[in-house]
Amino acid sequence: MLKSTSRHQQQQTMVSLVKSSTHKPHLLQIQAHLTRSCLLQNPKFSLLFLSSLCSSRDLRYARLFFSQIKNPSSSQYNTLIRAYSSSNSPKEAFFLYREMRQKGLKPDPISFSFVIKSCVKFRSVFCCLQVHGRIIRDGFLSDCLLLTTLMEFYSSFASREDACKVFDEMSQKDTVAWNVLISCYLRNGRTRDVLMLFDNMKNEGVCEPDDVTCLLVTQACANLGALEFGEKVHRYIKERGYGTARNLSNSLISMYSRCGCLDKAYDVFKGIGEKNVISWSAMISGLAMNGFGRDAILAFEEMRKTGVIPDEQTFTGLLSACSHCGLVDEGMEFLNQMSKEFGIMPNVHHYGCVVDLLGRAGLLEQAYRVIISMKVKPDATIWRTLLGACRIHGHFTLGERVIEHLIELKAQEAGDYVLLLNIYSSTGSWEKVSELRKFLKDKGIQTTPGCSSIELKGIVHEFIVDDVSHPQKHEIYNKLDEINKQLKIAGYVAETTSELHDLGAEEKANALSYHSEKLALAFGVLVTRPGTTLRVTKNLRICIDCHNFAKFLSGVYNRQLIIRDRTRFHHFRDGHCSCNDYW
DNA sequence: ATAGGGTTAG
Repeated sequence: MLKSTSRHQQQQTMVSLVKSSTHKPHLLQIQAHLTRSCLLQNPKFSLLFLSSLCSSRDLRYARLFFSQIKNPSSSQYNTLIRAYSSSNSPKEAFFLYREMRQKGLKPDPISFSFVIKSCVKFRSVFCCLQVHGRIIRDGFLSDCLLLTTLMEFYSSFASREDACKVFDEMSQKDTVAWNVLISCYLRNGRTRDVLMLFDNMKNEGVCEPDDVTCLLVTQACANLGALEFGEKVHRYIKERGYGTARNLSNSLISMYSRCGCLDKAYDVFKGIGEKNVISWSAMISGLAMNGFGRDAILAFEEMRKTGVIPDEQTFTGLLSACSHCGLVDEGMEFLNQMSKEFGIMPNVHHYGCVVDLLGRAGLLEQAYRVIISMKVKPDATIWRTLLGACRIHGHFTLGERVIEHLIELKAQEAGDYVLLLNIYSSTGSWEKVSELRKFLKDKGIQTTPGCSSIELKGIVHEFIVDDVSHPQKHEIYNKLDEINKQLKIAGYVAETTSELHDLGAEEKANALSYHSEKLALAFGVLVTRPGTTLRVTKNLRICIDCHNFAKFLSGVYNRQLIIRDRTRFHHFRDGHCSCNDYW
């Protein structure tokens, strides 16, 4: 009796020893000992040992040990599969899976989960589909977690529809499943549906949204500029007691900033007990995008004082602050500082800000030289930024050169040609305009329609150019006519020569009067009380005519207007815009 | 004495 107890104790010691060892030489010693005491013949013990080997970084040794096992159990396969699925040779996991199937061993749902994850990692849709088929045949379709993994696979590189299909077929949907669905929608740009899903979750009452849901929905609100909905989510966050979660607060800062609501962003920021680099960067970017470049720089200095170390994205925010406010010297100084003082090499986004900064300041050649001489490969976006600057300054020879670069990257988009068209028309080069128009027509190049959204009472209304789909279209168009008349009295003159948005529109003047942002603004004026701030989000750049229109509208109708376009915020008040001049 | 799954901030 006494003897067996001490043996039991010895074995206990071995168990804890094996469990706590991840160091390879140690494990080798232990293995020798285990072999001597015949403990490795015990399948449970050898499984334990295998899992210890797997948690040491060297999987090759685990593999070697595994290959010496005569008839590995499915648990032993599972352990190794799991290890490979998170290693940098995830294919091995799939091979092991096939091997065990060939031996007639049946993987359990958890191993399936790991196998799917591995296939996602080595990006084989084929393998994933194969495994999915197997999962169906093995009858694991009631496993919510496993199906969630499958959804994640479909949403990550197959199709959104398939992910939805898996979701619909789930008998039990828990919050994580909803979250995966939401994150799938978010990735696919179905932002408005995300808001709907949030409401569904709450109303159906089956699944309470959790902190991750809130995080995702907040991002959706930020993308849409849906302030009211965002505030609703914020209230929900507080109700549920997530108010102190830093990741949520950081996301809220970004959401409020991107809705043009800086004071609220700042309130959230102030409320964070321990601000990390993400909190600071979110605030800095928020200040930057809303046109408070100097304050963004002050915030950066403040951040340094508190000892938080800036990272890549902090500098992206800072440099964009400089570009939005025309702080050329400061921007160039930060570009130097980031690598010299903080060892952060500028990436394409950093250079992008610098190109924007120099370009807007009219230093086009210098901007071009930055792109040519930078160490990273220029992407389409950075060329497009320079093209935007060419439009501002009516520089068409450089504009043509930039288009060449875009073509070389095979990244030229309809919008780029539209920019070039605008450059030509602003410089009065009408021959080139018609030439390019013909080219686009022949090639069948379609432009992205301008799309603006405005949120009222938590509902996001979207408008496209010449939109006729809105139920209140007649009232909206009447209102727009009325506004046009009022603004003309105040001195507004429609600018019909320098901007072309829509290639399909034959009548330029006509096309201008129905730009989506005007429709959204007219709708806002129509359905809100006098004095209500209107917030419009636009997918493309706002054109100069709509910008003028908004300026006059803010004065004549005494409204504060906040228009967010592809590049920045424009705050209009009393007939003026926060950006001194239009850009 | 027996490994162990899914979503997530700027």
